[in-house]
Amino acid sequence: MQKVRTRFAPSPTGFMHIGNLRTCLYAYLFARKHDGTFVLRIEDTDRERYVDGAVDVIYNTLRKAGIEHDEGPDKDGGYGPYIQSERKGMYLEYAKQLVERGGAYYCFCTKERLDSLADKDGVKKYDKHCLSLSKEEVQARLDAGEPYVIRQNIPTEGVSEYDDMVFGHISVPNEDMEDNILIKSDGMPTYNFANVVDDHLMAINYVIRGVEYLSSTPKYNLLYDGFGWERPHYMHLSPIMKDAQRKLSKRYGDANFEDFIAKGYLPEAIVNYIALLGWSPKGNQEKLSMQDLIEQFDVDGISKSPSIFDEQKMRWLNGEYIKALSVEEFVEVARPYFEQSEVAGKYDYAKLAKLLIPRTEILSEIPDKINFLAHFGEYDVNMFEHKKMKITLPIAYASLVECKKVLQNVSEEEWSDEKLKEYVGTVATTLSCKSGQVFLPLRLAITAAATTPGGATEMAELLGKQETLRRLDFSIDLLSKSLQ
RNA sequence: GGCUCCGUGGUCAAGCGGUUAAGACAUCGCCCUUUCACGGCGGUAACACGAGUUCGAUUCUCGUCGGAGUCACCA
Repeated sequence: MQKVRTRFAPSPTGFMHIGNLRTCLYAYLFARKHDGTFVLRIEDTDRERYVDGAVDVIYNTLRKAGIEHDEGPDKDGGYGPYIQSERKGMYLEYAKQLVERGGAYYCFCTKERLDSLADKDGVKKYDKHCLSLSKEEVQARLDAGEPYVIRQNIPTEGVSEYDDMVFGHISVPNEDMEDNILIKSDGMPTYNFANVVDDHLMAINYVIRGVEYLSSTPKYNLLYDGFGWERPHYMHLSPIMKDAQRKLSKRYGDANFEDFIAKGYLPEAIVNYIALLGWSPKGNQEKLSMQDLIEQFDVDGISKSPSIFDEQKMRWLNGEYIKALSVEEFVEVARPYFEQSEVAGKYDYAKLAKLLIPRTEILSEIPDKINFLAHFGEYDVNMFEHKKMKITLPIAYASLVECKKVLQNVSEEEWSDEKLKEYVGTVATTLSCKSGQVFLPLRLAITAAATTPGGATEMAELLGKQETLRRLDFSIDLLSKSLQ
């Protein structure tokens, strides 16, 4: 088997759409899996769509996603240039060569004539009108400076077929294909043409791209044949959908890699999730690192039908990645979110991290989970009542008073979740009640929040001795007033 | 509309002629428990439909229906 060469050829539009990223990922995985070469080529022929700085977006995304290209504009592998606009001089020559070989021809038809070809449904198909022009006439009109395009000459009969690696045998009647324009009147190539020439010149032998090209691939093959070039293998990928009808697209928002990063997703989780959208590994393991993906990636597992993007599942996966983080790593990635919360700088981030790691699915929910720490004051004492735990206001009051006695005597050094658990535990013994009847009121007393990311002693550790006692005093006071 | 392709639970999906039709997310219930989570256990839920082929079809063929893509001097 010849050495595998795949490529990712994005247009610099300023965004890295999730669907494109997945295509890129598969091309990368396939190359890596077979010890091949993964090439990055920038397709910027459409100058109207060009966006400044967009190429950097592509580099940044690949880097964050952990996808490393072997060749590209910034990594010459001898097949450059890797930016299509820098290659524009070469296409016309190739097109002329194809004309010589009979695979293409000059066309001088006006827009008006072309428009007149529309049938009742408004569908136009070029009628090969200029194919019948004699060589002399063509030359004469060229010499006269008449505007022209170069069209592909597609056979009118027979079928074109090929075998797609995921869709299997594809066969398209030649009469259904049009003599598309290869070189535009401005001398620039269309995508159809540039793509084929570039892929061949870059020795790409595995073309991996979206299904939208599935039915036009026979045309590209005809081009390869016309030049006498070897056809590449093809792997077409079904789209990622927003729902059953609509493709996931940036027009509906939030479908870009950067958007998900901004929402607090980890790049590894995004990559892992999209790898699973449209491909499934042999085993049942779903949390897969890039290395796992490379080892397990297999064309067999690629599905033919479109898949709907399920953010809920990606959230879950992201949570799995977060749970695997160490406290240090978590603090690192969560820092921006700590900083924008209301308790920024007031608490030990490592302590917060310990509590947040098993409770966070996406980083952006962090502020909401810890902001309650900043709000302590008057609250509804009925919160203390708990049926299942058989807690009434007097019981809660008694527990809190006893807690205070104990906690006052705990030294700063011993003020940790673990130690506090022991001390508070003794309160239940002293009062001969259930431990919940002590811990629950205590947690409420020092947080004033119905739900908190952690239990009473974890909250106490977080708050520190001084603040814990201050809040406890406040609550005991509040409770005693309501009991009178 | 022509052409190409697709069709397993709500979602991602395994399955390659014989299965109690995996697994995951979501959902529901139980357990654990000082709240919330985490974790553990269990439940609900699918082969679009109709004909063939076959001893036997989710699996093969055809048709119907549903969906997607494509029919540009865009990529």
